[in-house]
Amino acid sequence: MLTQSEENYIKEIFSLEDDRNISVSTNDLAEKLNTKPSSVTDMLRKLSAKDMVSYTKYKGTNLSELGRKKAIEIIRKHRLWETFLVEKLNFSWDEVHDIAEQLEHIQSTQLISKLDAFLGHPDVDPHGDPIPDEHGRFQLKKQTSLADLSIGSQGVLVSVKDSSVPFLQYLDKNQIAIGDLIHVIDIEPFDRLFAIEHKSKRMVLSENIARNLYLNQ
Amino acid sequence: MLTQSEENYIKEIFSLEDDRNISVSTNDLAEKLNTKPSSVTDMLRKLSAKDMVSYTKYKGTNLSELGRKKAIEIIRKHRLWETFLVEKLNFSWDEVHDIAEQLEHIQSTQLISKLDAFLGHPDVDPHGDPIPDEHGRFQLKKQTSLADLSIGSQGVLVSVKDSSVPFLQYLDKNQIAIGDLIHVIDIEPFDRLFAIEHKSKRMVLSENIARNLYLNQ
DNA sequence: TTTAATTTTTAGGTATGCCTAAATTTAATA
DNA sequence: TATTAAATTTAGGCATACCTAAAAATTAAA
Ligand SMILES: [Mn+2]
Ligand SMILES: [Mn+2]
Ligand SMILES: [Mn+2]
Ligand SMILES: [Mn+2]
Repeated sequence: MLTQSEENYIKEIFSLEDDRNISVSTNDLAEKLNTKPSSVTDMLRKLSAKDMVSYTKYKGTNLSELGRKKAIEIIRKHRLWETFLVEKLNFSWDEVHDIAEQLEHIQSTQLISKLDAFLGHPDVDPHGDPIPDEHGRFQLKKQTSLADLSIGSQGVLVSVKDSSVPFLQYLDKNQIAIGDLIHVIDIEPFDRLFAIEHKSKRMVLSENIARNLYLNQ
Repeated sequence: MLTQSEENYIKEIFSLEDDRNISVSTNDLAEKLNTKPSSVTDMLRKLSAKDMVSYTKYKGTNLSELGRKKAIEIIRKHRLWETFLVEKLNFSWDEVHDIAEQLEHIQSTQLISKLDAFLGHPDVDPHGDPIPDEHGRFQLKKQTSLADLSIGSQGVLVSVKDSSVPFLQYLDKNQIAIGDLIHVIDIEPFDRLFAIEHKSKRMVLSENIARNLYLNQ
């Protein structure tokens, strides 16, 4: 059995591994988890003792097979709860993360399987992220960041990388939603501003915004 | 802000106060919370410092106005979640208590108000217990225990006192459910066995069982 | 390759929420 | 009322999960 804190660490290690496929550093973990490097060191020892991670002093950490399995379970719970909050309780997509952050730690496999059924076995959450099934399987997203597209290409917005409140509210304000078709009209080479067409309207996005939008071409 | 443990103490003090309207003893709390009297003493000091209870050494404890308000909030959450689990996720009434015991600690007033609306503002939970509204108001149950009825009287089962798994499964096995009409046919004075008629069938209940059934006459 | 900067760990400390064993207070009994 | 029993508190410890400050290891720069 893992504590809430251990679960948060494992989830974060998983997400940091996903980005760059090397071992995860103490400082990066501390940064993401809003804690201090010395606290991370403490926790990595504990997780290592529980065989959830491999850890060598000064060399960073990686999830074990067991740890990866646990991480995916927690992510499944998080995304199912987010889906519940948006689909059933009418929350907006920028309000659900913090609540799901708590709900993901509720212990009951029966609860999750019944929630999954109640929601009709969804395969993506409100942010377009895939929801692992009960065996931990989920489709790898063969998605391209808008920032990597070239002029003239187009795609459907399938997920967002950043799920922070300000970013999601920016999208809402500009009426950009998952499922929308987006055309890349022009990319200014100098400042990397993206001119797009969306719902028959033109607008300009910074590269930072474009980087956080994933399209399925 | 209260910790999960503090919330559990407050809820239990509320429930013990409800039964006998005197102050709640350290040992009774320890018993109910599956902990040791010395741990209770520690916690009562902390709750007293937070103005959630009044506490005098060796004299027991009582909730403050603030504590009572908090207790009712937690009970509201617990019962709304139990209702959700039974009504929406198809759990049976004997499976929901332990899960609600966790869910009641999720912090988000918006979540509870939206859950309440989603459930259609229910006023009783699956065990017939009243659900406080957002202002903490709930109807006092003017219910009589079956054990206090006399021969010839009848009533509708509106709630159960004991919500333990074995008791609820006993009721299921004997097809006794909330909403059922029950007639008291006979009470054996010597061993206090209750002969009842229920769904046109006669059956015999021990006084212990009868004590845990509340009827609305 | 020596020095400097950065990263990471260690040492020592705090608050929470438990525990056991011993002391103290209160209640019950003789 | 004196004695005994029961309830409660105190003392001292333990595990978790943090923290700051200092030391050690690694990496980058000169
Ligand atoms: Mn979390
Ligand atoms: Mn999400
Ligand atoms: Mn609880
Ligand atoms: Mn209930």
